[in-house]
Amino acid sequence: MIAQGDRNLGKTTALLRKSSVEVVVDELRAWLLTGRLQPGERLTEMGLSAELGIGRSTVRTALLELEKDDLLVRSPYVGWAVPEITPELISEIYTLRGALEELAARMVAQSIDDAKRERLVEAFNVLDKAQNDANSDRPEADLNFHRTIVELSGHSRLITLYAALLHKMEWVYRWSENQSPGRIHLVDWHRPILDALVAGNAAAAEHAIRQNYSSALSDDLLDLKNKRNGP
Amino acid sequence: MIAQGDRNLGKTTALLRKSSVEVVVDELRAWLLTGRLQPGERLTEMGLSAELGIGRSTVRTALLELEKDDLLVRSPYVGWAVPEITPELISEIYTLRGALEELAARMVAQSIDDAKRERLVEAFNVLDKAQNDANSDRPEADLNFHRTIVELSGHSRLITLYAALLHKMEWVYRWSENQSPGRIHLVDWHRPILDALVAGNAAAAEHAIRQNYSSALSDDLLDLKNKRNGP
DNA sequence: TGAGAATCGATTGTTGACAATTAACAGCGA
DNA sequence: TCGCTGTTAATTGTCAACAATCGATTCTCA
Repeated sequence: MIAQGDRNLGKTTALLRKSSVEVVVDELRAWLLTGRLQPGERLTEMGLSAELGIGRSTVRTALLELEKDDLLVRSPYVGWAVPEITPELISEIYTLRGALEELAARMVAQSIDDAKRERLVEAFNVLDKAQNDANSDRPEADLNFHRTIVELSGHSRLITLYAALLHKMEWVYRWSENQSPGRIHLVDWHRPILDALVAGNAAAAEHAIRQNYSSALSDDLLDLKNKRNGP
Repeated sequence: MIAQGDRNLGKTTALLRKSSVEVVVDELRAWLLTGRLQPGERLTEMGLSAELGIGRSTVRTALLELEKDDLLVRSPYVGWAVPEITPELISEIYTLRGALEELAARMVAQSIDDAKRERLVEAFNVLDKAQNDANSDRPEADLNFHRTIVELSGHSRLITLYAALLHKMEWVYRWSENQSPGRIHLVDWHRPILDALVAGNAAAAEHAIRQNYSSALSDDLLDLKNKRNGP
């Protein structure tokens, strides 16, 4: 159960306070990311309401929000379920992500300045370090690098849209990482992106992004296939 | 007020029946598209509930859905409002739309066949005819051509995402059209897209799409600027 | 025995009431 | 007069009860 006090910690400003709906959304997202909810698992509004100690309408609103991000699927009058992870899903997420990142990269390259260069290099260094550190959170470092590019674009709608997609991406990412922890995403894949952005070369940045997600996609698909045919 | 019977027309299958929330969503969208709701206008859940004769919670759910598409904005504990139309908004919508359409065009070009060629040509002909007919619904014809490309991609998530963006696009489009009805979007802009797609040339299709929305964007921005400085 | 209809439990869809929060306003004091 | 404070009306946030619907199970009848 979620303690009521959890959402009343920051009383100073309205921005810090979370609504009950947000609390539930975050909680369920965490359940998905940590694997507490598995693909195919069923959920009921009543059950969650009782388990979380929060009104069913509030839970319902949270579920509707997660549905928008494709993190849950709804069957009217039947219930909710965690979606399955399929090759089609992975393909679609990667291509969509790629299209959005290409746009972001173009915009960043065209508006590059020292402040943006600094943030990009910083994010890249985190990624570089995470690559050689077994204890690090590699998914987080990877996703953070890409998120940085999108945020530096300054395109508010793109940022919002990408954030929603990122939730789904992270879920798939961590699920894959659990299935085969040793999998390696080369840092080398990211260096051309950084170089092109820092140089302000929009076309090169776009090309590097496409190269990056194409490789990652085929890598992930191959991995998923092996896992299915294997043990 | 919305008659209760409105949502019970199609009883044959569950797919045809609309929930009350969907009815309200469609109704409010229509209000936006027809200009019954103007940019900057305020809305209250209570008021809409009374006006539509539908429970406030249902209205609220509908408003939350429209908020997801950026068709309405919410201020917690204060109310709802129709967003303003700004140059930044138009820029963002066009670039986002462009990024999604580029992806769609690539996929269509790579998977082109006779059935798809036929649907593309058909959509183009409607557009062509609408261009020379003053009584036609030009926004619809234009948007339909682009929507056709996206749907032919077969990318389910892309289609969903684009549909949401399309609502916002159509709203801006029709608003602009009302502001300056004589504005012309040349059919010639669309022909290179059709040609490249039919030929299965992904790179050319991508280029044509970008050309198209870049031109349309600068055209719209110039138009908006003139209207503001004008009368 | 088997196919179709009727029933039933479970779950979501919808609603109105109550609680929490906000913004505006009036009143007060310096 | 200006700025602060408490009050208040209005609005959303949250909740639990009732209605509608679905899927499975049972019952009926040929």
